[in-house]
Amino acid sequence: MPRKTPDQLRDVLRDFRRDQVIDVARRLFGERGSADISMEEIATEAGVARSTVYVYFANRDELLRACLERMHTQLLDGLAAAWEEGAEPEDRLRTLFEGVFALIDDSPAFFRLAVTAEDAVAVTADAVQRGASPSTPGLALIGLNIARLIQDLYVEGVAAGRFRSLDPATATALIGQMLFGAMSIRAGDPAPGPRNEAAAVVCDFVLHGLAAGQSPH
Amino acid sequence: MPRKTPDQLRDVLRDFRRDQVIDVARRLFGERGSADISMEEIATEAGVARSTVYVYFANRDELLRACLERMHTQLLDGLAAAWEEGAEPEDRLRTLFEGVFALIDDSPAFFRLAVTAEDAVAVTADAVQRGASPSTPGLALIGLNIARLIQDLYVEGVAAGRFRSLDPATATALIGQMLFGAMSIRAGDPAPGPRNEAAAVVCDFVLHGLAAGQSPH
DNA sequence: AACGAATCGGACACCGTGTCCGATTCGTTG
DNA sequence: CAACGAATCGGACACGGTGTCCGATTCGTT
Repeated sequence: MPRKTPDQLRDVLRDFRRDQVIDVARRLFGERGSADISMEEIATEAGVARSTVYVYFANRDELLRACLERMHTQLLDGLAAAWEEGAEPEDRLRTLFEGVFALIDDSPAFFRLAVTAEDAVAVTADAVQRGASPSTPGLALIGLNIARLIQDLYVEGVAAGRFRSLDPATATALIGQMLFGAMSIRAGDPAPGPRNEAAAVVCDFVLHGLAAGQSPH
Repeated sequence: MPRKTPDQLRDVLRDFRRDQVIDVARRLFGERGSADISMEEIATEAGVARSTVYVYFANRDELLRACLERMHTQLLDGLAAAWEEGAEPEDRLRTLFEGVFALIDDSPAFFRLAVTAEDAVAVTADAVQRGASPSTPGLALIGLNIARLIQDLYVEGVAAGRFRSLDPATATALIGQMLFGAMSIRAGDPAPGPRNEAAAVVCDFVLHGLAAGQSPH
């Protein structure tokens, strides 16, 4: 957040307007596709002139990017809030799923849009391995940060003898894939079931897959 | 396939050109986003006038739809070819993963695009339950047909005592989500690992999750 | 009250879409 | 071979969205 403390009312207003544009854009992008929304519509809905939008964001793409970044921080904040309480790896996994599902439920269509944006889908464990340069422009961080959470959670579970021992990178990738798949399907589901329940089902399945004990050959 | 046998050379040519346009479009859509490709570029690349493209496809959207349908049939054909040999549920699951991965590797970026198209992501088991009307316009069928394969495979595995017994709809959804997640991540991976290996890893994980035997509470 | 930053709003050129139609190619048919 | 007709070409058109620019105006600041 490279932003000085806005002690001037002017700066506060500036930030407020910018945030408002992002909020409106996120909503509209989520309701219909990105292609069906004109800058004009966003501006009008946000109570701002079209030319003003271009003061804050150079492109339509940059506006979209800003929306995705907001989604990202929103997710991580929500996750961090509920993270500490359950130290058990199982509970943390459930927290992760529930947090992500909450985000999806908030604006389902927008998630689908986020997927299309390049590098958004880097939940690969390799990505974690080859050191996610924070300089990576923008969105890969979404996947990367979550991948870190998953990996920490997994190695902890293994250390506690609760999970079977796999290559951490592989395990992270598998959990990440399951998470991503569950997100995608839920985002596309016109009538998704209750959030806790859905999260619990997926979570249990993953835990089964990770459970210590010998496989049936 | 409501198409009469093309006994006239004229019809053959017509189909040939149409196919060529679809192939080119699929490639270009896959290389860059759909938004970055103009009809002009597709037409030129296919050796056809832009106005001619509009003879075959009313919209850009309809062209995209045709591309997705081709992807669909290509997948199902490839799957059907390797389906019979392994009667074991485990082998069929592996076949499924490998077939899908093959499709991804063929044109990775295009898959990401396919996800954005509405109703493409209906791998929900509920969808299978509430009877997939074949009249469903277009793309939901991708998910639905695969969901059917998965569900058949699963109930068979349960009957053979190889899988633990879950609600078939739930199990189908879980496997579908895993499949979808693995596809997505692989589609976004700039350097995906060897196909068999990747399929095997994911497949094993799913089998662990399905394995008969009591869970660790 | 005067200054200046931010906003407005309307103009502009540019590009892609989808439509249309006359000219032309090319397989077909007598 | 010649004439027909379907398909293609290619260039025109209107329309709408993008991104830029700039003078006029609002509004917080000093």
